[in-house]
Amino acid sequence: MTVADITRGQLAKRTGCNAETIRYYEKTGIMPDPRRADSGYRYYDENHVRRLHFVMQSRKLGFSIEEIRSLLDLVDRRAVSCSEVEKLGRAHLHMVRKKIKDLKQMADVLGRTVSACSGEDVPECPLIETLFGGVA
Amino acid sequence: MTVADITRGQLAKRTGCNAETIRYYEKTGIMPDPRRADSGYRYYDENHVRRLHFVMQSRKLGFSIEEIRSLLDLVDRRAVSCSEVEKLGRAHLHMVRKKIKDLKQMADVLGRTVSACSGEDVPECPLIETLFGGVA
DNA sequence: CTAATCCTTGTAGTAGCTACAGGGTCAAGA
DNA sequence: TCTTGACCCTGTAGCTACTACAAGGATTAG
Repeated sequence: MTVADITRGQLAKRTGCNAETIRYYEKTGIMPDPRRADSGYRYYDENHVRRLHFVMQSRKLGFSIEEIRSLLDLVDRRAVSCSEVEKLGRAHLHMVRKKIKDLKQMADVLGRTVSACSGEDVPECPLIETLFGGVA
Repeated sequence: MTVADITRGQLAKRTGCNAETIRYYEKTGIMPDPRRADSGYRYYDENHVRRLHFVMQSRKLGFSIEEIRSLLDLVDRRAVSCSEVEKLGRAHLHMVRKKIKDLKQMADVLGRTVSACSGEDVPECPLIETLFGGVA
């Protein structure tokens, strides 16, 4: 164990990532197999820290594990071409925007319907009617 | 089997719901156990059709199975109080709006970063930098 | 030396489906 | 009547992205 090496728990603390999640990322292949002590303990270095940051940032931006794999593949092949990365990024952005659109439509219908509710303790309810009636 | 009774496949066709999903809804309890033929075949009537519509509409509006269970519970107890339903609806609307907000922030960062991409076949890429650097 | 705290592994649970496999049933046509 | 094909039954496994546990070994502080 070099001076700079840290255990899984320490990596977790340093990055804010759940320790179990690190193991999960290893299993999926987006985090490389770390060096092991004789005891079996995982030891991580600065490269792992940077890579985990990359993964976490990507997840924050909503990239799936598979998308992250693709991005990292470009990085790892040292063949990062900005245009290729841009393509992946735009594809993802597209999906996110679609999701926003869908949710907005949901919120619209829901908002309109809930607004029609009387707020009273009566059994006629526009939301229930909508859900039964299929008016959307 | 009454004249009006239909099989699971027919219910699926009539509602547009996947046939396996109907079985799943039954397992979770939001669709009631249907009458069975001696053969074991499920037989559904108009009540089931209406209820499945309700469930499907609710799902379309993003309600979770648990939320649907709560809504249906009010309906089933014949104690639909518009104010109670409104409360559930507003709580759900709140979550949906939060989701939209989060996704918008994602899309913003992503959009800005991707826009900075050169679209050229070069190895310097703002998106990759962002993902490594943690600038958000 | 011991106790506490870490680490290891494998496995199971979460939501909401979806898709099989291996059988039984049913209706129509030859 | 027999057969064929389309349905239906059950249970179970897969999907995503984790998270949490149990049972045991390693390490470290006092």
